[in-house]
Amino acid sequence: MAAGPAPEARPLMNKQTFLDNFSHLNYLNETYLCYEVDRMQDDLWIPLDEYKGFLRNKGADMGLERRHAELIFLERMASWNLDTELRYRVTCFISWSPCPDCADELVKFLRENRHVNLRIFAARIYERFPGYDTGLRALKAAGVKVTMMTFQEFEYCWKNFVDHQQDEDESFPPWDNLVVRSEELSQRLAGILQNQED
DNA sequence: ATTTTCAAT
Repeated sequence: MAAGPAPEARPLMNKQTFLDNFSHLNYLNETYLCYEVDRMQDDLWIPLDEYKGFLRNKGADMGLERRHAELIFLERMASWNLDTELRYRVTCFISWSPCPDCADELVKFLRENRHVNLRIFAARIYERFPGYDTGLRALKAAGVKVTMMTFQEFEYCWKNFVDHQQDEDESFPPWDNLVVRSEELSQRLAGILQNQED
């Protein structure tokens, strides 16, 4: 009776992958980025489930070309060809905040795509490279709402991007001091974003 | 103990 192929299930992230990558207690040399898109309609944001998913950076293994998660995401976004007559809000939940180079690329994309608004929730601040702070400020100046993930966002991602269908208890299992660490990082970020030079 | 960072600043 069932006609046609079953709808393709959206891929979900492995539980441990999420906990390993987004935790404040565990710093991996890789980055995961979860994303979703809303379209403005009658002053409301309507979720577009077809543009919901996650990805990870490429290249550390197998000798592939290295590529930060944001660059992969930018390519994916470009491939959607979002209608320039409409307004979109793109939300990213990313395990590391963007490096300065990725921040530049994001700013460039947003300049060329005025119909797209971007929000970035980062689990941790990536301060490996000098200029990480000016990169974050450039994002803010370009209209990106950059904030740290709080319990609410971790839980949201757990519910929306992580595969825990088999579990009896599907609630998000927070790690020790999640709320405190998130609050500390939020204050650090606030200081970075306030601190305009010149 | 809150050393860790999309590895190789």
